Amino acid sequence: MNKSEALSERAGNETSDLSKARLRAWLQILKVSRKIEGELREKMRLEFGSTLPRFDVLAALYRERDGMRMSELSKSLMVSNGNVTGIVDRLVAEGLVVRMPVENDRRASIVRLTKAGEKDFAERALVHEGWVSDLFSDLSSADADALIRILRNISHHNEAPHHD
Amino acid sequence: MNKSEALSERAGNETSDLSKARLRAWLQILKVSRKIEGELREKMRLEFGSTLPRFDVLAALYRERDGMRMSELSKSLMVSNGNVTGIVDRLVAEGLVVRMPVENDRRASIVRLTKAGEKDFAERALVHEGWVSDLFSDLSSADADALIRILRNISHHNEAPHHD
DNA sequence: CGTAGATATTTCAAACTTAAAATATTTGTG
DNA sequence: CACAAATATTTTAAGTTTGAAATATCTACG
Repeated sequence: MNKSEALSERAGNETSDLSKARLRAWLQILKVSRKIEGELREKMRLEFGSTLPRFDVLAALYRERDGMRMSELSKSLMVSNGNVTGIVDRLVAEGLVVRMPVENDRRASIVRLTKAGEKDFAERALVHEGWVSDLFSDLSSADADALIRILRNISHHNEAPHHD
Repeated sequence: MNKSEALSERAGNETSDLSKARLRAWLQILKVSRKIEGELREKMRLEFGSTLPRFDVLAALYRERDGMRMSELSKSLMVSNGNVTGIVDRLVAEGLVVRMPVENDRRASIVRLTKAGEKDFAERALVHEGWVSDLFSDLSSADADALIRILRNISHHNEAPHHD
């Protein structure tokens, strides 16, 4: 903490300039995140008749071609278990994923892309990357790197503490 | 576009390194945004028995002490009209805001903080700023400024085009 | 072996969210 | 003035999301 920060934090409850800068940073993250997400949601709906949560599940499964457990999926997407149940139900109804039993554990199931799911996602992912690149067309390569570095710092600091 | 980018974009559908860097940047924004939002949601629930959407509405109204129309609120928060209706209904039930008729326009109504809403929000806002500062405690002043600058660039490029 | 506790998932109720339809009111134009 | 178009908001249906409770199954320990 430097001198002016120390000075501005003298009395118990006042908030420092640094604290205010961090709050502004958070609000700006939120703003960009909402705006981009809104744009992508609309494109996803108009172009593919689908939704972002479903896209996210397909993306996770595309990275793990052998499939994932429900719990792995929800952990990877940072959403609750119950949430993933509903999304996967809809993707199953659309024929894009299947649930398969797990050998030696009848509590669990593994979710996998179907052939159709793989094909659909590969196509959507390309188009999606184009949308993102357009929405971020003012983001230079250097700024992208800076952004990623700064955000990774924040992520790492808030990593869920693992159990021992 | 530099030489290697031009080279890597030769055939129709391949995606450039820049496009991939932008996608990574977007995924990182999303990751941080979800993580922080999850933390804040939980704290808001445990500490105040409330939610982030309600906090956001209170915050907007705290900045506009004379109140805002429903449509101004939804625009300011970048959410749909119907969404705000429900949140405001709950805040009215909690006694934190009121709906008032608008002189000369019986379609509209103005939403304002009550005394209790003002008092509650002022208290919550201080604590909230502290939470954010803790969650971003690895974010230096310089990085906060860089982050804000880069994100503002992105925001501005995606500003909703105003009607004439 | 029996069973208490742990684990994986689903179900549930409540809240949030959107897009579109419905309602109510105002404004502008002939 | 009449009334079509515009505006402000609410309602509705469908989907997403959470946190907690319920189910089903597995594991470990006596």
